[in-house]
Amino acid sequence: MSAAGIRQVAEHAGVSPGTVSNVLNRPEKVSPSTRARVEASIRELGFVRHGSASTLRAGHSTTIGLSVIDIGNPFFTDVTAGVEDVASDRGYAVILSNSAGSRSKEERNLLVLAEQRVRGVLITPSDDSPEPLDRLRERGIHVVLVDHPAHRPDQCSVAVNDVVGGQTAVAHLLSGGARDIAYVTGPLTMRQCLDRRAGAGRALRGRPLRVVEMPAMTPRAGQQAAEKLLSEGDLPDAVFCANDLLALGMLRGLMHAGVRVPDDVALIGYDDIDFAAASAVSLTSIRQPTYQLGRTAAELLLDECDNPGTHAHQQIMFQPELVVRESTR
Amino acid sequence: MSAAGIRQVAEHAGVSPGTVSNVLNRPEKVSPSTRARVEASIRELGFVRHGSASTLRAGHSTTIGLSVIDIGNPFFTDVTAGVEDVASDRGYAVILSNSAGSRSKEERNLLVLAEQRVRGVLITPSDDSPEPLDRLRERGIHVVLVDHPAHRPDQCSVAVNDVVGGQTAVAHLLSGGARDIAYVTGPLTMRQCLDRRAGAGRALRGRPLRVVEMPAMTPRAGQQAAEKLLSEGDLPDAVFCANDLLALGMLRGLMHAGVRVPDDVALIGYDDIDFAAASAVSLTSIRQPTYQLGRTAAELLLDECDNPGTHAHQQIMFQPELVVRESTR
DNA sequence: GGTCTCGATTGAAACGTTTTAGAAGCTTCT
DNA sequence: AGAAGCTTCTAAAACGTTTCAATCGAGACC
Repeated sequence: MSAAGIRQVAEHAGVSPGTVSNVLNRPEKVSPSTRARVEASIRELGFVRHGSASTLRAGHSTTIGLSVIDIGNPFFTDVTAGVEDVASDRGYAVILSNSAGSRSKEERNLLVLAEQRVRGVLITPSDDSPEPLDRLRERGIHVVLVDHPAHRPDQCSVAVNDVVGGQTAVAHLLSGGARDIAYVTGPLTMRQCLDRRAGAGRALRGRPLRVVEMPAMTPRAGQQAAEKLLSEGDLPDAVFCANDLLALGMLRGLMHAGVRVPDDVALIGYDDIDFAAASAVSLTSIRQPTYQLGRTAAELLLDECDNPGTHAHQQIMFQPELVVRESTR
Repeated sequence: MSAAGIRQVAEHAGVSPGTVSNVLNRPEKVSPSTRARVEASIRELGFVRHGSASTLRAGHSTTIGLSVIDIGNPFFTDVTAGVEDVASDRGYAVILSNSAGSRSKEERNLLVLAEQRVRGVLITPSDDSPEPLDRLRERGIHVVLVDHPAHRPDQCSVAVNDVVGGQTAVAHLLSGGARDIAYVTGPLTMRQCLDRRAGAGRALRGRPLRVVEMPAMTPRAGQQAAEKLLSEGDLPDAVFCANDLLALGMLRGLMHAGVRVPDDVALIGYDDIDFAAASAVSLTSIRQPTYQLGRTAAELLLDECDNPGTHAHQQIMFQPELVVRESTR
């Protein structure tokens, strides 16, 4: 039970606690010789600063929160990796929360983050309601939206243009000769799903789009959507899935029923996760700069935290990119 | 900047701060009527407990650390999901660290966790050295090993039998008629890789095993391993990959060169990640109870934290399971 | 009526840092 | 020689909780 505190270090080095604190936080304020002495004592006693005491007194922590919708989705894993890398470089710790698409779980998680007095929060909101985030901001917790454009100019956000993505996907299917197109999507309360549908509609210029809405965006849900389409008897020419997990499930479901992809039905996914290229029929998809999304969001947040004076809020919008593979050839 | 503290709540409810604290931490110690009054004040003022102050005074936090080797690997994502679910249920927050297989990054991350005064740490160590973990334990931080059997009886661990897994994998390849088998692995400093090789050796009973050691366990590395095998000219009958990411890369590499799987080369992976079933040739693999691994580890850790008196250290070992698919038929 | 016990509540002292005002020691300037 | 201005360091007061001994009332018992 070593209790090596700043006090013991001070005593060991023959200085006052305040000086040790200065060595830790403003090394330039202390003369080289005493600084060396203090640093030696720190090493010798194995001193580790007590983060909570520090946070309590200083009024702010060195921890940020990351709230994602589905940690099982490689899309969010990549985002997380980007966030982690930036935070770790700057000496911040990341608290990870998974809202699993549930609004109430998200609120509970945000409460925990508020209790921890995180410096800021990166969040992919599960819906559009601003109140929970406003409540954080009232508490002085900075918020940056991830994969969600900000509705207001006084906050940072990083997103990818989903309307363009949806439009690109469906335009590609149309150029391949498809006429009867189905859109398999997660809950239409999700902005991503809505925007991608809007893009699809734009590409269709008024022609109809079959919409199959599933409660989740997982391979399992994708397979169920396939079964649903099959049971209706009348298969579309092409299927646009709102993410690759749905698409992989759809692919499995179709193949299982003997439907050939792309010969009988063309298939396109979204996100271009690593596994899209390795599936039974390699998957055409819409690529997003995922890791970069996480990095950029974290950089924005930490800039907001560390330079509150000079920080300018930005709403960054990346552009998606079509990656053609076998499933639409 | 609402500063609603325990003090304001006390004043608002007409009690002392100590009573509010009791309502928060030992509700049974306070009479129903005052409890209701205090709870009303808490809601009305929007009070959120200051975690750092609480941690500082109480001497322990309500946060645990999770240190994994590769957050990009679905295996660890599933583990993380299990941990997250348990922790969140019990009101704990999870700080996620990714060591990316680097010992120095792991040590830096553990230092951050020590500073945060986490209650405990779940860790998949990147190597076998016990010192960093002992240092945590000296500080009163509980440690549970994940996917790594404990070498000592005074600590908890949760693992899956990798020797049996390796043996099962290679026995399956042998039973399919393979004689010349290659083992494609990550760094042999990793226990998992070593144990799986040992199991392979046991199944081979002295017959030789080609070992291809790659610096990482990613699809890219798998593809490079394929290129290496192809450039040597003399392909094995079967390839056993130390995880599914390597196997998916291997599959892609082989197919790219026109090698048929399983006709020319049989292929088996490890972990049975979701995507193994959906790949170009569905992948035979060794399934591990991944989510359960995370849940169990978290439960063990929180039991150790919350009931230090009655807690009995356990070394839990799950058994892996063969899942046969196209790649070895 | 006095003493005891018991439950509910209070008051004040921690917890380990950071921060601020200011003391102490030097150098430089007048 | 004294004032002024630095630099370097110290002492003590916070930060918002939890905890523990002490207090207060209200029944119960003799």
